[in-house]
Amino acid sequence: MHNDNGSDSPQVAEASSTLSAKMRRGDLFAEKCPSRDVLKHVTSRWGVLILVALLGGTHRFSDLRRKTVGVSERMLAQTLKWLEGDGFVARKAYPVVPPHVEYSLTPLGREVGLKVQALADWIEGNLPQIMAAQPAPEK
Amino acid sequence: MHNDNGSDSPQVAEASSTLSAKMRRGDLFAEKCPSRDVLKHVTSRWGVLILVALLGGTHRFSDLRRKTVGVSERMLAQTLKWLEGDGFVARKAYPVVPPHVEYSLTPLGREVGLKVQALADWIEGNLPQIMAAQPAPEK
DNA sequence: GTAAGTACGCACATAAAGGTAAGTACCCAT
DNA sequence: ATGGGTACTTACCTTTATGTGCGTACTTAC
Repeated sequence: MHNDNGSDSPQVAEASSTLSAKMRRGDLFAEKCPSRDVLKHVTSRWGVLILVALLGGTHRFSDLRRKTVGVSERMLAQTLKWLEGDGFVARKAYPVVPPHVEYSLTPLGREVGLKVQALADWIEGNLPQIMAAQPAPEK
Repeated sequence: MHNDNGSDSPQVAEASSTLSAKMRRGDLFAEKCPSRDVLKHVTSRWGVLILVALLGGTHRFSDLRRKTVGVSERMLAQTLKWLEGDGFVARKAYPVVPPHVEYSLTPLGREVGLKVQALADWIEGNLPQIMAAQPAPEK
């Protein structure tokens, strides 16, 4: 996908020069910016559900699996890894014999979780209006 | 995908009985709820960009195409249709000879747009912290 | 008159996301 | 000792999303 990013235009702001105060965030329209990936993780099919579920407290892997109806183990593990990698989810594994792992939100995770939930809530709340706008629900 | 939705559990709340006050919104954990699709459209790869772009005012098709660097005509048209179908974008076509179409946000669209932008902004603003959390940026 | 721009639609192809099934290592209840 | 639960991983396959390129109908610019 030929992203002719010709000159080395900064995607995320030089992380060690003028950082602190201004911190230019080159996202949205900059394809290579890592924040795009973060957004992807957070708004992924199961990411939203997991974040919201965890807003309700610590959960074990299988608890999440049961609560998030329809998710496969593969995707649950994958999504949790993404969120963990982004620093939103904290994983605590107990070295007991039948595996026991607990997942919870980090302070940062709680923040995004709330934002995501806010968006989801807005959509839910305005669904009737949205549906009313168009009789033919384009798939 | 055997969604054993056994009994007819409401996905979106009966839109004409206990509506007004309570309005049960059966989203998030209800796979069949249309709000899932809306979320998908809104958080899609180009949906976010388009909404943000339109927050800046009315745009023509090719204006959007140029502004949203990297989008293909196909996807731009597709995403605009989704958003139009959801009642977020208003399409106005002038019956002139070289096609002239203008896209803008509806009041509803402006609201979601702001929510989406809020999430995106949060992520952008906290990217340094997010990146700092994990040295290995899981793809 | 030849090229380019406009706003798409259509068909084909690939990439990415997601699902399915099975395996692992070990424990507890029956 | 057989089955089920726990927390995953890996290999394989399907679905969905997105990209590429071409065609249109007509006009203005060169």
